[in-house]
Amino acid sequence: MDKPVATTRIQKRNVRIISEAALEVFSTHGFRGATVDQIAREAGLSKPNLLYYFPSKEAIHSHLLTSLMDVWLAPLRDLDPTGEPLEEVLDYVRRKLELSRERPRESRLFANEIVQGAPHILDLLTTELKDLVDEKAAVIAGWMDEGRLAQAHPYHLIFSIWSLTQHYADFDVQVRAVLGPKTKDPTRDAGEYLEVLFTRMLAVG
Amino acid sequence: MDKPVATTRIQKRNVRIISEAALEVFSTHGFRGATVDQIAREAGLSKPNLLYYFPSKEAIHSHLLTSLMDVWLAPLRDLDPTGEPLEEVLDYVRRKLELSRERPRESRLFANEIVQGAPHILDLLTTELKDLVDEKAAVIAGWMDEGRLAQAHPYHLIFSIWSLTQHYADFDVQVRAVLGPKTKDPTRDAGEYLEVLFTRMLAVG
DNA sequence: GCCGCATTTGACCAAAAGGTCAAACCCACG
DNA sequence: CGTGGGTTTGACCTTTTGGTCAAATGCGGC
Repeated sequence: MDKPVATTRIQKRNVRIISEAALEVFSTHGFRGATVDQIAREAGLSKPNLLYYFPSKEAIHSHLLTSLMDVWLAPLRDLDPTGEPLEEVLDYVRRKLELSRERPRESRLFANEIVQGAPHILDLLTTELKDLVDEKAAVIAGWMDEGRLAQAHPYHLIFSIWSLTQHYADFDVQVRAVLGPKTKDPTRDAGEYLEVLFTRMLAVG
Repeated sequence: MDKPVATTRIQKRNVRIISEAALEVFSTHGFRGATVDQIAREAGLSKPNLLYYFPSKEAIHSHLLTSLMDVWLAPLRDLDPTGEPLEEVLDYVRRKLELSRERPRESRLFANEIVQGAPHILDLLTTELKDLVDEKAAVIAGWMDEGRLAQAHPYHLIFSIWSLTQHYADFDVQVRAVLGPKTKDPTRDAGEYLEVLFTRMLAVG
């Protein structure tokens, strides 16, 4: 569980290497599907060496989830109550989609965890995540009450943004299978589509 | 790989019991996370007995995926080219959301599989699924060209329906964690929200 | 009621997997 | 240049897991 307090240069380097390797493996095989050997191989370390830096497989996983949570929530944190409502929401959508394109492994890491009931981070969801969403949903609801956004259920609006953007990371193989082999980057069209969708959904008048 | 050809009454019964148990276990733990012992216990059978009906763990999983694929695709198959466009799409959304509420395990089974790269059903995605989506996307594109639906990328429209509806099954714990413990059925509000969303998105004029 | 086939199971096996440990190794600092 | 801490590893242990098998049990039809 404890994340290692990296002091020496070698420790910092190896913790980073292990985290990178673990992200790769956990995100493609899930917690149970990943093996310590696999992570060690990916990291270019021996298994005992890896376990010198993290006390257990679970510790690596837990470390990843918690340390990546901030990255993951940053776009929502950036939603600015003093900004122009529609533009703020569209910015949020854009940033989330960008994360899906640039950090699909992180997205799948969380997807794996949550689909299986979030056994390792359920408490984070009910505290940190819930608090943040409560706060931002209130902001959005305020905009709607002021008539600066069309009325809609603010929580489900946020859910829909998560769902639509992360879909392109989590279900990437399906998207590509359906679009055909010649498709390069589905998120290009997706970006345009989502822009249209949320504009029609939220623009007033 | 081979699905058993159930002939006798006992075979039919046990294959059904095993499938039910396996669905429960695979959908909550993923393929690697599930154990044959666990499935056998859930089914009320001994492990060797279970393996008398299915040759391997993989065979059970494969049997589940392929036999549930039809159920899963039925709502899209039902999209009627001769129907009223907006109502047809909204019906599709409603049926998919209904599936998420009534058969969340099936949804998570597929989610687990696809998030991890669809190692067992990639071919199904590129053939059966792709063909169906190609067909229905053409229908939707036709409606748009006729001015009976607002213009939008038809493939991404279908992706968005999948994403938004299945979200309530696959990420149920997250949805509930955010909405709070007193929430009973998130899909009630979700239904209203999605109805609004796709109406604003697709209604002409 | 008994025969033959379907069904069930306890015991077992080999491989995989998480983790441990003592010993070896390396490297900065005095 | 040597010594003490940090670092690395081969060998090993235990548990879990997918799967096998021979023997036992049940059961439908004659």
